[in-house]
Amino acid sequence: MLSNRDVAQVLDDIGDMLEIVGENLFRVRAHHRAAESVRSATEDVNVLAREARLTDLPAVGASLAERITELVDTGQMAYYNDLKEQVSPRVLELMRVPGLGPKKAKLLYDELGVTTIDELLDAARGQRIRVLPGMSAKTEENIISGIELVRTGQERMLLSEAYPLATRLVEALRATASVERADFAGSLRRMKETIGDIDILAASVNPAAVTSKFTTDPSVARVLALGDTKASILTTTGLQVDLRVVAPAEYGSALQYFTGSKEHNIRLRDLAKRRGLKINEYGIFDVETGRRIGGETEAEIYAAMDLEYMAPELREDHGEIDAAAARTLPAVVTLADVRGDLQTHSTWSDGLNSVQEMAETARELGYEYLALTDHAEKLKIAGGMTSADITARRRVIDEVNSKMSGITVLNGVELNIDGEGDIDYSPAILREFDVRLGAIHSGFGQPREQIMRRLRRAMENKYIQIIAHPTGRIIGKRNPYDVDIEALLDGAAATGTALELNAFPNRLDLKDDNAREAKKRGVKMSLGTDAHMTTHLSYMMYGVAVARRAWLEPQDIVNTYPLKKLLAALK
DNA sequence: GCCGTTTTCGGCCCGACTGTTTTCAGTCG
Repeated sequence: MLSNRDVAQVLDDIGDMLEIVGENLFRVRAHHRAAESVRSATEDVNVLAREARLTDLPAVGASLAERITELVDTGQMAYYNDLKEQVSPRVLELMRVPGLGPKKAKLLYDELGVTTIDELLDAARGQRIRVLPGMSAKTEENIISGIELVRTGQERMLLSEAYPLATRLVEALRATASVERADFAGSLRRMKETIGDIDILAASVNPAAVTSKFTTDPSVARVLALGDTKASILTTTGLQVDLRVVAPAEYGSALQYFTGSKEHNIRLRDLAKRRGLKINEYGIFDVETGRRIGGETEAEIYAAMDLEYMAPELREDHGEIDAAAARTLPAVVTLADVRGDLQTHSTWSDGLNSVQEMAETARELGYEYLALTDHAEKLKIAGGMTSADITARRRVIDEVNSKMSGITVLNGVELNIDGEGDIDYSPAILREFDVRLGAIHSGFGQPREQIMRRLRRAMENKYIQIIAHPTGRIIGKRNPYDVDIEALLDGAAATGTALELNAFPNRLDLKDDNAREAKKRGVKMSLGTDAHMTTHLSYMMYGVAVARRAWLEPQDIVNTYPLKKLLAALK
């Protein structure tokens, strides 16, 4: 069965192939927009096709609905197959090299028979490209360095890898005399779970001084480009960072533009146009008079459009512009709203720090409480607690609580949901805990029915208050087990079980769109870092980012509540 | 190919850079 992702990939491929054969560019774009719509849809494309509701998806009209239905029904799409007769999928591969678009990729394929990136590299090194029309020795150089870039920066990096580096680079710029303002922009500012490259924006009246300072930062391995207003570097850790320097008066419009998302900006400009306004990276203008209305700050842009200011995390064209116009944007949660961490581990299972050390760090972070949710007995690999361990740890927790003020350590546990959906311990032991998580740690390859039976039984279990990392995915390493998200969310709503937003950077599970769907059903969520050492406690910001992208407000998240209210809210 | 408070036809975000262009095509974000 095809997933939304698979269908989206086919649509993207069709878009690329149409571009290669020289089709109308708006038709090309329509396919890419539909691909994104399918990819980010919360409903299963198979269900939508069966119920003839595909056209409910934005950017999917009658024509694409019919072709998508054919694809999910038969696994084939005649239109796609015909295109593949005309355009080799190999050409699409070549287009992944920066600098190679549809025209050049096709030319290389047609004239030189280049079908892989390896062959492309050989052709460039063998100086066989320069003889083609519009190509030169310079083109060959660009292709070679483009391939290098594709290979080094192939994988998108985790938000947690990009964020600290970008923060440091921005702070270095802000400390530079000629810099008036500096921020990172792009997907990093929107706090997406993975980042392609890092975009930084600065305001200065002396831009050349800024770019030259930037390219001499100690973290620079290679300068990819250096001009008066733009520079690109490759860091020693292999990340690409682009800097753009603008005039102070244009800073807000540039920041808005470079923060994106592309889809958000398209929607915004479309709306501007219909109101007789024009937005570009230099400001917002009245089309008729040409008068500049604003652009020094982002707030000016949105205000001139009569829109509420939108946090960067919301700018995905997922309804935020309509909500901003209607003044119904959510007051999204902030890190400061979080009063405690609800998934952490200590030396009593597989953590690296003691109860005392974890409590001290939690207090430094300004928390009111910290749930120590060490693994339960059955998870032997993680040093799960025996009943004797539980008693002993309880004494330690009581002692820490009695001598430390300003923080309450909660006696928690991460129970293991076994292959049948059962959990550890007798009711007598279970009742002792203040906070009880349930999680799947095995059987990731089981069929959907079995996974869902386990999850359903766990949610129906009166002792399990929170399902931890509900889909089990590890970004870049492991796909989620076969969860029926709709059924999971419905089950959580029906049983009053909270779902975790696991903040560990390679988990981020639930992910943003699922969490947003959960909120719509009234499901409460719980932020936990899954910290296995004190330094992990600071990962909370990444979980908050997911919550913000999911439009969650403090009342949707149980650990924004004061302690008493938290304990009352948990099942 | 999609879509509608200008429109069911005729638009569709918009600007910059690169390279080889003698006035512009291709690519990118």
